[in-house]
Amino acid sequence: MPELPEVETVTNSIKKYLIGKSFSSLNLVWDKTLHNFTISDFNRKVKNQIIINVYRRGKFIILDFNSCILAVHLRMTGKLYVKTKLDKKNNHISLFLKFSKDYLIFEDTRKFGRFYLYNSINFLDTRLGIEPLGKNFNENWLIKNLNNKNRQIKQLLLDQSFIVGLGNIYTDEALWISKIHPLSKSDSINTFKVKTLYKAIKNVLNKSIKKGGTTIRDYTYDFSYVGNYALNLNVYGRNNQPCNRCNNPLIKIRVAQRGTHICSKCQIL
DNA sequence: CCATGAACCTGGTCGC
DNA sequence: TGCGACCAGGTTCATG
Repeated sequence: MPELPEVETVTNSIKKYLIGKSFSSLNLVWDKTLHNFTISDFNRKVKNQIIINVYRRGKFIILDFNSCILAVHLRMTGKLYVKTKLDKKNNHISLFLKFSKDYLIFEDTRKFGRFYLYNSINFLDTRLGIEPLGKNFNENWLIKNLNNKNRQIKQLLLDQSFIVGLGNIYTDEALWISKIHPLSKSDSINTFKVKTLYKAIKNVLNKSIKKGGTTIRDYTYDFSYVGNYALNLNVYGRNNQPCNRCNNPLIKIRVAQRGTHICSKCQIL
């Protein structure tokens, strides 16, 4: 599920509740949710520590305690939200944290989501690629770094150690906009198309953030809020429907083991 | 260096 | 209705 715009939306929605607060307890329901630490580590390092900042790095939500950070990855179905009461009937809550009189709840149907405890953001920074909405990401960066490699462009865009935040939806959308076939080798795409791709990536992400992200099925966050960028999708989930540019029916293929939506007329290999 | 397939999980949908 | 097959917004690890 969540890609950069959705993670950004979730981060902003919980930030206002958490800054300046501290957690008094962590209740663990699905043990594997804590990836690299235990409850006693939490009690020693995080409990009663003030949250000084909440921000997004790649697809991680970072809770910054100054002396350490908690990083949350929602993976496919994770939801992170603040609530005053616990819903006892909800079978999908993996863990919850108590702060003041409220709860920070992590709900995750497929149980892939994880919490990580690190001393600082450093560890993640060395493993994560460039932020597409950051200052260092520009046309020349993309031209140079696509030329450096001989990879399938879709697979490369999904690689979080190369560029962060893009997932299956926004990769398909950005490639359609720039008329690039997802199997194109990164070093064989002409400069004009790479420049278009650069703009498309930023555009698609920024527009989606403005709409609160993309909601598929009944995925929601921040209480009942639903992002409505889905209305703007040009290819994702639209196989057999006409291409918005040329009317040719869109098709679905398999690239890097992911369902991939393209217009076979606009996106030529 | 690069590509592929399996694994981690649950639930929804589609065809028979 | 029931059942099996397949699919899902992500990442990691092992294997050619």
